Amino acid sequence: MSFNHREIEKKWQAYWDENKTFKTDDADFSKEKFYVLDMFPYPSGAGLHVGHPKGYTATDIVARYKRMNGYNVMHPMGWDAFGLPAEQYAIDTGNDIHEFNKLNIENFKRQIKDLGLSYDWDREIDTTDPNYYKWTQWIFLKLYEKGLAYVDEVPVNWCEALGTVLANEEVIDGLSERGGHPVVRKPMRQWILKITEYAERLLEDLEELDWPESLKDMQRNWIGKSEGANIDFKIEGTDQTFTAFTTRPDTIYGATYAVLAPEHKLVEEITTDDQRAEVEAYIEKAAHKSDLERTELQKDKTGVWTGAYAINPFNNEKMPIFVADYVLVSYGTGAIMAVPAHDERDFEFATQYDLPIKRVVEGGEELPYVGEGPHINSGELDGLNKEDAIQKAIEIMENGKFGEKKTTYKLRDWLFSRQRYWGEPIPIIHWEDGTTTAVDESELPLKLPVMKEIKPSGTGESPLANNEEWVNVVREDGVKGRRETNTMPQWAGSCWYYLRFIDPNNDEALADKDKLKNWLPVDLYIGGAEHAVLHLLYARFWHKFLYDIGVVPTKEPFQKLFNQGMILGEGNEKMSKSKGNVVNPDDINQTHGADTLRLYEMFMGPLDASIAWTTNGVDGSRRFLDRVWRLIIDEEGNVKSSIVEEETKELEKSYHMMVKKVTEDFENLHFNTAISAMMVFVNDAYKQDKVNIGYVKGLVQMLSPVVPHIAEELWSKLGGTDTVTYEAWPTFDEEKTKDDEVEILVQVLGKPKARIMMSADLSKEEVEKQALEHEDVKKEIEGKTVRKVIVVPGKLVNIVAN
RNA sequence: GCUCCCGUGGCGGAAUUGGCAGACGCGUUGGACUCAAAAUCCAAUUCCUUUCGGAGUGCCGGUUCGAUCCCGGCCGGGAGUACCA
Repeated sequence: MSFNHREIEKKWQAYWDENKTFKTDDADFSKEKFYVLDMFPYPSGAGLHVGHPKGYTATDIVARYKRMNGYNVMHPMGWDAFGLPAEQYAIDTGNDIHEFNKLNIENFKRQIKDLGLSYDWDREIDTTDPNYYKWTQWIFLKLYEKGLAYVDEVPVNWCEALGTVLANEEVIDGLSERGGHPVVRKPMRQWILKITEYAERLLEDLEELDWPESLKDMQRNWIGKSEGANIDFKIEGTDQTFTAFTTRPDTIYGATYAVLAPEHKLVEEITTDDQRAEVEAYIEKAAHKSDLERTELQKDKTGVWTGAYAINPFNNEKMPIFVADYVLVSYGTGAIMAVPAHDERDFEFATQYDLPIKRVVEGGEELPYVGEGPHINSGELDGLNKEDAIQKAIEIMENGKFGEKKTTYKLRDWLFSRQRYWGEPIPIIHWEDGTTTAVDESELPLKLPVMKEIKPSGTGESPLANNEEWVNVVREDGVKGRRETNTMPQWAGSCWYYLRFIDPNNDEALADKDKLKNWLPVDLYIGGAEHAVLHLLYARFWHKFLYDIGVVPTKEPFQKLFNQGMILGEGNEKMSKSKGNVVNPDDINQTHGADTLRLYEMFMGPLDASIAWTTNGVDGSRRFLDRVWRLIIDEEGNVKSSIVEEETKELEKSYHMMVKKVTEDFENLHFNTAISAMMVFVNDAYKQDKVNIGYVKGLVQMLSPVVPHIAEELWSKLGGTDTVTYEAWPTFDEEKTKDDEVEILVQVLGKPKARIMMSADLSKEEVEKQALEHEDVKKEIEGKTVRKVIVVPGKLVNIVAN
């Protein structure tokens, strides 16, 4: 006898919808709040993947658990719908992107609703809805007003195949993150957001967050803080200087040459006539290398001498100045002093070009030596250790005004414009008189015009440039202008959506202040680790900006963050169409039911582990639900006569242990072990003729966050007149989880020799006495000296005797 | 290369302020039920050994009465990042 999942799931999903069971009163500040959020999905044409329900079920369990614990819970869902893949697909298939997007969202929503997730659907948001992106544009205007959004002609990552530029974070090994197309460096006029202004705060404030340490490390590495010094070098025979950044100013006496990046502004000026042809050829070649080529060729260092010399300000020695592309124009000052004895890259270059190598730090068997040691050949720095030498060197430079202490970050400003159609228009107008102004707030949203032809032009302009009616504007004084035709990147909409969920229909502000104050920060945020440095860094940046201008009350958006692991295919590989190992959640819903899918994904293992899908495992989860059903319900569909009002003492301990374990595990997102605790109780209950109805109700309540449909059905059969959603969470009695008598293991020299049942509250001395008096133990220690006896109360006694 | 994480039965995984390794599930085996099968229920299931017993949490060593857990070295796997001066 098994339950009919299709019938039950339909019934309760309809019930929840009709009764708005999960509606959140966002203006009720009387109860303690809990905001639990999923990374909202990108609604692709492919539909939901079995990986989606893993994170969604986890947050749903927490949402439901917190409701039963009396919290006012915010648990919303929406669509991150702007972006490349759907747009590209629509272009390739001749679909209208607006229509296609609508269909994708409908399909995603249907699939998500089938999972019985307890979202407040009245808060649904869609980043492509003008009522939403009005505020995305509003935030951009604020960034622009504060000088944090600017236009610059910079070398950017241009992807020919996608017809757009990409942010550094979107380029992986010289290929686009989306689609894996080649990316080349190319100077273009682009919108840029000054995320670097927030580098230090983005780094520092990580400390306060309850995030996985590995993820914080990734952000730290990405921000890449380095402390060191900027040193000015004079160029021999001119009054020019250049500045080099170094983290090792203490090794200045070991600097034997200098290098400028090929794009460095001074290169042309200082190159001597003899060397000009060679230098120009080198620069030309370097400029045409794609990122991919640079990566592949990184082992061979190349460069060419400019003919010029720099003067080392510490000892006035001449250092030849090279141009080499192992020095990056975008980091530090685009120039370095090379210390081949103590830097691997400089060593390699110096060896190749036969440049002098001068040791200034003692230690290590061979060069290059990058470790610490006393300084030598270093004038006033001789004998000092690294730290002191750095300090002294900086002191000398600052006194002599040819250098200063300096902190540098790897993080670069965020390239914010895309030459694509499917994104938020940037609300800026360029006037023919040469001025640029922002669209007035009152004119927002600046709507994306509906267009048939949305293919990228390939010229570096977005397709919006072809829409004359939209692009051209005339000011009251008759001056003509053109709208900015670049659009915002996919990340824009997801940078602040968690704020809009708090107050999704507000026309006056992106959200009401009091509501923001009550609901922020997000208490728990769950999503994939792939967003570690993209979405999560960008969103923190915007949030900090909004904090600075007084819009949000907290410094950070997401207090606790958790990355769910992937679900792999049966062969332990990533699921992919080409491997044919993709599991569709719709299929599992049909055959096994949404409850089984949810249960299985939570029971597979720890939430953050990546684990392979197995069909047998799904069957096993369904089997457990059938077992629960049969424990309570008879063949006719009524509550069994074995479910009784009277106490069933035999199950008391088992029940209280289950409640304790499940409660603790739900708090810590340890769903796999929580489920196993419930399985243990069910197994115990099967061994009894009678089960107290209170225990059964408790079991059903604790199951309800994981498998809500079957739980609602059982709850109503057990006499519930309403949803189980707001029933108070079961409590346990610590005393009842313990036995009066415990088995004490007696070891001699660590080997188990006897097991003795003893009263749990015996003193250490009594336990030791009983252990030593036991027959088997006596035999073992006969003729030996007892040197030491270790007693671990309630567990074991270890006798050291020889 | 650098940073971080992880190595436990046939499989997914439990267990750590250091205290009986292998909970729970899958798979397998046996039994009950059945004319039979499926389903279900019950039981066994780390390995070696006929038994007694022995070995065992990637490998080697250390600390400890006691190590899956702490320390050092190695081997293997994964994620991120990459000429960042």
